[in-house]
Formats: sequence, structure tokens, C-alpha cells
Amino acid sequence: MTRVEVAGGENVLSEEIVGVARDLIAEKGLAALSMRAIAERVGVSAPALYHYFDGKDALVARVVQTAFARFGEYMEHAMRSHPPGSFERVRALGEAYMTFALENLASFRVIFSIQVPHPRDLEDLPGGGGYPLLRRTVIEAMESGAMRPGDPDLASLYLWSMVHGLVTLVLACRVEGCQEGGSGTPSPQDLLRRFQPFLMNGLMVPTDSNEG
Amino acid sequence: MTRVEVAGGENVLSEEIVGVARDLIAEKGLAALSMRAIAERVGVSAPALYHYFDGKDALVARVVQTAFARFGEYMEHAMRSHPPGSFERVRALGEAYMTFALENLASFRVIFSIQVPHPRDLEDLPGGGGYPLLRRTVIEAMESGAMRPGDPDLASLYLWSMVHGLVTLVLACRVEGCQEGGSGTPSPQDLLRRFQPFLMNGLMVPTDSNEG
DNA sequence: GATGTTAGGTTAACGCCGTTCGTTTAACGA
DNA sequence: TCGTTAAACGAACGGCGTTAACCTAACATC
Repeated sequence: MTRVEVAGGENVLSEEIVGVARDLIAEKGLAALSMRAIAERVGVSAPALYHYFDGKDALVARVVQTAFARFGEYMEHAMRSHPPGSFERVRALGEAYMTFALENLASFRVIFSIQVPHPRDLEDLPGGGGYPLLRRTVIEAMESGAMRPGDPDLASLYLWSMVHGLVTLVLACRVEGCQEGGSGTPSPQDLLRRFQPFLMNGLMVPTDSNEG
Repeated sequence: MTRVEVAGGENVLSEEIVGVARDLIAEKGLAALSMRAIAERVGVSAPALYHYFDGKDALVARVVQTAFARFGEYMEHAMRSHPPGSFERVRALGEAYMTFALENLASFRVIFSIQVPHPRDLEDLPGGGGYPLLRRTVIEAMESGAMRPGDPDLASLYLWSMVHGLVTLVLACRVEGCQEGGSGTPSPQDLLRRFQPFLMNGLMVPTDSNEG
């Protein structure tokens, strides 16, 4: 085995295994992921993987954890290009959420696969799965007056649900097919932008009783 | 084989196969579904299933189709208990969506599994996957003045995304964990109810520039 | 009544899967 | 030099989806 040794690097092989697994998921889907395929691409026998991971599930869990870390970094970077306390910052988070999902399909699918038998605790994830970031941004927007004051958790979950639902529907269905009389086939990002008036002002005709 | 024959029934076995498959998905998850397990519970050998279905994927697709039909009926029934054109009717659709998802977890997971390699066309599904129902309800609400007039497809997709996202997040994470300072652990239905002010009036502080 | 034909099953088998077992090789500390 | 340990290997087990070949009962046709 003439494996290239990175100077000063430790546990290089286990990281390579995780990367190969992520790539294979991206190429063929999670369902088609096999330990033998991972091992072959790494250049090692399948049982060797069990020296680094307790099994396939543990390996996939590690891939998820890594993907979440990248996810959080991506969101944080996108947010920083807008002033604190602005609604623009909230909007940028939503757009980054969707862009990450579309550009890192494998990671996103692994992260939010609803096939996992036991739901994950958000707190166990690096960066809390991006939720604390969203929460902090919402609080700042409320304090600056850009958003209606209220329960920041409720508002955060509302925003999260909306963007996440749109992403999931776009991935699961041809949502463009729903836009029968629409102008062409809008991109998911377009849809999100067109959602903004709803997010800001709601779906109702404003009346005194509503605004009380 | 002393199989019970239903009087006048045809293709009973294929329907029984679909039902057993749905039950097994509910019990052990889609990932653990196996043709051999289905066959054993039906009381038949595994290759016999290939007389009725082209393979496992086709069988699962049939389970999905059946689940969608039940989904549509459920939604339609929930909607009918509220007057046409009312926002209550729109809200009832959302609640039915979430209740169905929680009570028919297996069906919902199969329906919206994002692991499918090729997205489905909504039009191919029975009842269009419930979307035409939502769209009609939204149009009626707009015409009656209960909702702000606008593109009904955009508003429908917005509502759909929000509810679907909340359901998906609830299923994928312990969303209750996000409510750190909340009052106990609200049920998903509670969360949806508390979203209603956001849906109606938005997240912004109403100003003249917003409402123009 | 003999004779295809077909529906609806059977068993055996192939190749792939996750995983375990026992073994081997190489590095290292005492 | 010896024992230990890390890190790999090949072989094998049981289960998977699927295919192939075969059987049997019902039924239409000559």
C-alpha cells in the first residue's frame, strides 16, 4: 500500500472515507451507497472501514455531521454580507439555505433525510444545525424594528418552515408544474423572492381588526 | 394454499400485497422493506410478487399512489366542514395536511421521500397530490375577499411550503428543542395555529410603504 | 376428450450487500 | 528479542432483489 502520507496529518484515511462516501451519495444516492463501493474507491478492503467506523450507519452519521458543519459555515458567510438587524440579513439566510440545498444536494438530502428511525437532536449538531444563527438574526431584526416584535423562536421556526418546505417540495416534485399559467418556469430562488411580500405583509387584506 | 376468496373481488392478491407493503413500511420503515418479508406475510414466495409488479420500485410506487389517493380524500373531507371562500377553509386544509402526516406517517414518508431518483409529476398523481384542491380553495378565498388578491399559484405554493416545511422539520428534528424558553413542548398542531398571525399579517411592522 | 395456452405459483440460483471472523503484516516499546 | 498493537487482508455468513426453469390447475379450442 503506497498511500500518500500528508505531513503532520493524522486520521487522514478516515477523513478520506467520509469524503468518498459523500461523493458516492452525491453520484448515486444514499440508497445505492455500499461499504464495498466506498472501500474500492478509497483503495482498501471493505472490512478495513470497520476499523474507523462502527458500521455503515455510523459512517453516514459522520457524513451528516460534516455536511452540517459546511452548511453552517455557508449560512454564516452569506449572512455577513448584509448589515445586522436588517430584514435583508434574514432574507439572505433564506436564500443561502436554498442555494446550499440546490448546490449540495447530497449533503442536504443526507442532512434532512426523513428516513432516519430516530430524530436527531438539533443541539447535538455542529452549530445547532444553523438554528441559533437564524434565531440570533431574527432577534436582531426585531430589536432594530425591521420585524414585528414577538416570540423569536416562533418567528424563526416560521421562516425556517417556509424555506425548508419550498426546498423540499422543489426537490420532491416538479413544482413548476403547479405554475400552470405562470411566466415560464421560475427558479426556486425566484419563487423564494416572490414569497417575500407574503412573508412581510401576510396573505390577508389589511383591516383594523387584523392589525389590532 | 387456502386463501380466502372475496366474492366478486378481482386482483385481490395484488391489493393485499400493496396493503402488506404499506404496513411493513409503517412498522419498520421504507429502508427495511424487503420483498421476502412482504411475501412471507402475504403467504407466498417472493418471486410470486413479480407476477403482479415489475419489481420492488414499482410496488413502492403503487403504495405511494394509493397513499396519495387516501391523502386527497382526507384533505377533501376536512375542507368540507367549513364554508367556501373562508380563510377557515384554507386553515382547515393546512391542519388536515399536518394531521394526516402525523397519523399516517408511513404514507406521508413514502409520498414525500426525497430519496427518489426522479421527481414525480404532480399531474400523474391521483387528485394532483392535493394541489388543485388547495388552489381552488385559495381562489375562492381571494374572490370572497378573505385573502389579498394575487397570483393564486404563488399563494398556494407559499401556504403549501410553510405547512410542508413544518411537518418535515417536526419529523426530521426535535423541533420542540428549538423552543428553549417556550411554554412546555407545543404540539405540531399548536405550532401551526400559532403561525396563523404570521400567515395573515406577515412578519413586518405595518407601514404605509409596506402596504402600498 | 385431447391439446395448447395462460395465470399463478414453486424451488434453485446468481450476484450484491453489511458484517464478522481469523489471520497476517508492520511498527514500536520494554 | 519478544509482546503488543494498529491496520490491513481474504473467506465466509446470512439476507437482499431478481431471474430462470419448472410445475399445476383452469380454460379455450379443435
